Amino acid sequence: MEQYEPNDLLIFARVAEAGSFSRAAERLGLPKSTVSRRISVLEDRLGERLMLRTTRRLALTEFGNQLLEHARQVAAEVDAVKALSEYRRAQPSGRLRVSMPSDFATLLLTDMLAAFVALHPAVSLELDLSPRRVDLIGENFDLVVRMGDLPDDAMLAARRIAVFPSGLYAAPGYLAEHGNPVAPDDLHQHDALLLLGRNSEAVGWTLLCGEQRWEGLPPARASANSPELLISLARAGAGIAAVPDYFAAPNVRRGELVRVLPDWRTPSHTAWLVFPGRRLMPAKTRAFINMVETAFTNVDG
Amino acid sequence: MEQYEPNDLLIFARVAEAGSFSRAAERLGLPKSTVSRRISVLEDRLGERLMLRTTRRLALTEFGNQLLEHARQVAAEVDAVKALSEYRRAQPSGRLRVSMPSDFATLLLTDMLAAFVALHPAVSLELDLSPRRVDLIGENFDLVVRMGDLPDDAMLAARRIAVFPSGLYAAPGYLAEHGNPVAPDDLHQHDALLLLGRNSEAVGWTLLCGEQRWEGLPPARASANSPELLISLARAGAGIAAVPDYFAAPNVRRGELVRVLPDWRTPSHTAWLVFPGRRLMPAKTRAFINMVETAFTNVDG
DNA sequence: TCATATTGTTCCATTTGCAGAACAATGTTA
DNA sequence: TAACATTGTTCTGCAAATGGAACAATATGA
Repeated sequence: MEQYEPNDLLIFARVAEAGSFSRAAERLGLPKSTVSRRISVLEDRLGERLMLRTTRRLALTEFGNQLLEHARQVAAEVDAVKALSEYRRAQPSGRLRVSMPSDFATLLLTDMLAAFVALHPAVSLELDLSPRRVDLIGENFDLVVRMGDLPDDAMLAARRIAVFPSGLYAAPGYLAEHGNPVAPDDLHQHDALLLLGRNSEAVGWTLLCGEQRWEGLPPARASANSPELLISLARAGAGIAAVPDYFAAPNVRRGELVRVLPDWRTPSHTAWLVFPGRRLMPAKTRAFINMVETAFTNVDG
Repeated sequence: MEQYEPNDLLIFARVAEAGSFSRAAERLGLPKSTVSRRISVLEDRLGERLMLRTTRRLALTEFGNQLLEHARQVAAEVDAVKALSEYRRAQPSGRLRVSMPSDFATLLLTDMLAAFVALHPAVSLELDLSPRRVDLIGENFDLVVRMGDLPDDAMLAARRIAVFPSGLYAAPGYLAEHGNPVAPDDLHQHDALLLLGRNSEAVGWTLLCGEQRWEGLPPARASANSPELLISLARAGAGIAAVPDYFAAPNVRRGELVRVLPDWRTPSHTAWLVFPGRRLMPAKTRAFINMVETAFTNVDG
C-alpha cells in the first residue's frame, strides 16, 4: 500500500467518534486488539502520536485533531459508498444503454420496452437503433441484440433469445429484371446478398425442403454482417437475400419484397443478447435480460 | 474491516486516474497482481462491476463513474494527510502547551523561551505559569516542568534537567517572633513547611554539614507539594522551609527571606521535564526539550 | 479500602493477503 | 502475416496481519 492507509484513517475516525477503542472496535466489527494496533501503526507511519490514551480517557493530540478532519471525510465517503451500493442492490437504477436493430425493437419489443420503462422508474433507458455494428465496450453499452452470429470475445457473454425461420426474398423489380428462380440451381444465375460470418467470410446458402437439401455459393453481389442490412439491400433491388421471415413480413405486406422459391427455407437465424462478462451484472441489466426472455418465452415458447 | 475498504477505493481512484492497471500499480508501488485482485474484491463486495477491462482499454461502468466521485475524494484526503505529515516532520509547528512554575520561567528560562519562539515561528507557545499542579493529559499539555518529585505514571516520561542545592529559609518576621535556630535540634520547636512526597506523605528533613548529618520530622505547620508554594508560605511568615537556594535568592535579596542554619544544607531539589510517553514525540516537543537541556548544560554543565 | 468491571496493550497460533512469475489475450510493427 | 510488446489475470510459497485470550492499569461502587 502507499504510505498512509485510508483504512487506518477510517479506524481513527471511528475511534475519535466513539471516544473509546472498545466501542469503536465493536461498531467496526473488529477485535479491539486490531484497532489498537492499527492506530499504533498509523502513528508510526505519521511519525507522531494522535491520541493520548489513559485506560479511562481518550484525548486527541493537536495533530490528532488536524488529522481527524481528513479522517472524518474518508469515513463519510465510505458511508456514502455503502449507501450507494445498497441502493443499487435494491432496485435497478442508472442509465441502461441498449443497442438493437430497429426492426427488432419495433416489431418484437415495443410492448416489452414500454413495460420495462414503466416498471423501473429509476432506470433511464437509452436505445440505439442504428444499423451499424456498435462497439459494446468502447461505446459503453450494457446490452446489444445481435442477429445471426455471436462474437467470439472472451470478455463478452451472450444469451440466445429467439430463433427465426428464414427464407429467400427479393424485390419485385429485381425479379422482373432477372427472372424468378423456380429451382435452387437457378440461383447460380442470380445476384446473391450474402451474410458475412464470424471471420468476415461469406457463408454459402443451404436450402431445405422437407427431406431435400441444397447447398451452394451463388455469386455475391454484396454482403453484409447483419440480416437487417441484407433486407435493405434486397428492398433496393440489389439481389436475393436469405433473411428471417418475421423481418421480411412487413416488407412483403407493403409489396417491397416477395418470397423466392417459397417451397424452400433457409436455416433459421438466431437472435443473441450480448453483454459484457457475466461475473457481476448490474441489477438494471439483469432485469432487462429477464424481461426480454420472458417476452420471448411467452410469444413462441 | 468494515465492509467497503477505503484502501480499495484509493486503488480504484488511482487506476481510474492512470487509465491502466499497470501504470496505477507502478505509481502505487504495488505489483499489478495486487491491484487486479483488490479491484476484483471491491467489485465483489459492491456486487457490481466497476470497469470493463480489455487488455488494451479500460472503460468505467456507469456505476464505476458514480463510485469514482467518492474514491477521488478518498484519494484527495490521503494526499492531504501525506502533505500534512511531511510538513509536520520537516519543522516544529502547532500549539505547544507548557506548564512550569513562574519562578522557573522568570529566573531560569526567559532567554531560552525567547530564543525558542524566535527560532520556531510556526510554533505558538502557550505558557501556563499557574502554581497549581496541572493535569498533563487532561489539560492537553505537551510539557510540564515539575520540581521535587516526579510522578510515577506509566503513561508519562520525564527527564532530569537540573539539580538545585537547597537550604532552610524563613521570613525575618517569623524568626523575630519564634527565635532563630542555632542548631538542628532547635528545629523541633519551630513550625516546619514540609514538602509532600509522591504519596502525599510529608517528607522529613535531612540536614548536612560537611560529614555531619541530621534527620528529623519537625511539627508541620503546613505542607505543599511544590517548593514554590513553600516559598510563598515561608515569605508569609508561616514557618521554615527547605527550598532551593536559587529560588530563595531573589526573596533574600529583597529581604523577604533569610537563610536559617546557614552552615547546614538540605538535599538538592531536582527539576524534571515531564511529557506524555516517549514513543512518538512531536517535532515541537523534541525541539523544546533539546533547547531546555542545552540551556542547562551551558549554565551549570 | 477492597473487589469488580472495563479499558488499552501484548502475545502468539492461525489465516489471510501478498509478491513474483507464469500465463493468456490483444494490439503493434516490421 | 508473424514475431513482438504490453496488458490484465491466475497461481503458489511465504511473510505479515489478524483475532482471541491473557495481561496490566484504572475507575467505580459497595
